[in-house]
Amino acid sequence: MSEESQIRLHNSLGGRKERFVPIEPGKVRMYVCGITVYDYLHLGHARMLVVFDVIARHLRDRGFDLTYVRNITDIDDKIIKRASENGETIGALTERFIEAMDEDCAALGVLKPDSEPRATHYIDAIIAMIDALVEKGLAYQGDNGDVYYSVSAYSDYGKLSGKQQEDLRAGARVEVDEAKRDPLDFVLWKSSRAGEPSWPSPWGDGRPGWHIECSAMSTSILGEHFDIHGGGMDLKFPHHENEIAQSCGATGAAFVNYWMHNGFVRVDEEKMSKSLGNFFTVREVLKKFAPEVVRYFILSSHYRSPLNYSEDNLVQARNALEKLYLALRDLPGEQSAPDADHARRFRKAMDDDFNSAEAIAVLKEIAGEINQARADGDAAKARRLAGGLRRLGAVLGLLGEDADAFLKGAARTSGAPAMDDADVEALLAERNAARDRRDWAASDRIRDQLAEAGVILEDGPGGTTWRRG
RNA sequence: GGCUAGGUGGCAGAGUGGUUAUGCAGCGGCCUGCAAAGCCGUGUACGCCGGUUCGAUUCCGACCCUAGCCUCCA
Repeated sequence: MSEESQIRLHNSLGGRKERFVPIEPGKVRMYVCGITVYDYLHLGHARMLVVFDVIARHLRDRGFDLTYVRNITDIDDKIIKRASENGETIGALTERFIEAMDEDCAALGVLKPDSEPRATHYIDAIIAMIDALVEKGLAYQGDNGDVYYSVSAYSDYGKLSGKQQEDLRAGARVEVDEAKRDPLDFVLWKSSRAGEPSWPSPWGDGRPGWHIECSAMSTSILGEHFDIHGGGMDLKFPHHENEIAQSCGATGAAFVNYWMHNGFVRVDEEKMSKSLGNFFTVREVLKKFAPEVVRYFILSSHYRSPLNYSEDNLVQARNALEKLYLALRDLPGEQSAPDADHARRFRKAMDDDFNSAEAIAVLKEIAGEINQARADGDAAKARRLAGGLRRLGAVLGLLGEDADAFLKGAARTSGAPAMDDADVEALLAERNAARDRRDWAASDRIRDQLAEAGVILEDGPGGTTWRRG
């Protein structure tokens, strides 16, 4: 089916939804701008990682042979600055935070991309690309030794962000860099300064600028022309605009067919960012909420919409996810084929620009049908629906946990529970004894005691079950 | 100022030219020793003003408001 792709996606280049047509039938090559590793991931990073993870999962679910590349920027001004502040080497700093990133990704269920190139491993490709640009008269070396891209020499500049060069010049902030011929020009190669890492180049020792890294890594791995390029909305300009100028300028080929940008995480109607200081690290949030709750929260809104972070919203996400697991409780954990109608609706939602919010609505409806089947005493139907729910959930990277374990809290937070399982079980036995002798006062006292420890009891026909709430 | 996204019921968040998103919270009922969970029922929503239309929340135009980008940022 992949040749006759039903997938439509919003292309930032052109600003509208388009039917997705791969360059090579059945194959998709996707590059996403990853993390600059000098600190822990915050929720904004988590959103980008989860969103493109789901896009990758759905493309594969739809039968595409996907090559997913997500880079790591391991050399830049901030890294150099942070390493020197910390008194550690750049290598030690970046290794440390790559490891932390991998841990956070694993917690959030973000699968490894097929390739995670690091900028420092692609210096030759970077130099070759800059060289090509200089050859074509699209780049020049300034008096300070830095090499710049000559924006005015590239007429298509601004087509992604919808900006005109004149407008950009009018809006440009004061440029302190005297070596530039034009305030819009951006650096490709920075000449080395004392104490900074450097590599030899035709323009002297130095290091790459940020924008050229992505152009070099993406074209080195995926070729000059590939299908999808993604990243956060804030990268659209200037980073991705510059990538287009570099790649198209250097190769003369078409570069990327579809540009995709995820929306921001906001706090109190403001972008979550380091400079505003209003960011929450993934680690902080995982102390209070299970990783799957965070993932659910991210996927509960469309990837291009703003996502408002608040503890209340996380609680809502937790309640909603809990409801799905409540429907799955006591049913086998295996995936199986979903009902045709469910599969069709889920697929339709995801095919329509990866509408995970609507896809989740289908999951909720299946959960309702499971509960209904259970109420009707149709255990076979409940099992069948549960398998389908698990299967569809997996496309979003959700519902992979054991339901009982999730509800009892083992999968819910990283912190230790107020009361351990053995104590809960002991009190439960005590309460059951009280209930057997119809001592409701004692029974309710124990229930209150457990409730204070965050344990919720449910008396069913087959005995009492418990979970943490 | 230029450019880009948005404005949906108490909250979160989809979608649609005329008929129920979904979840949470609320209310009533069933169930329960009482609860919880589950089930059933229940909600006057679509920024403002014009226009097109038999009919617009959905299409078109103006306006207001919010966020983002124009400097490193997912």
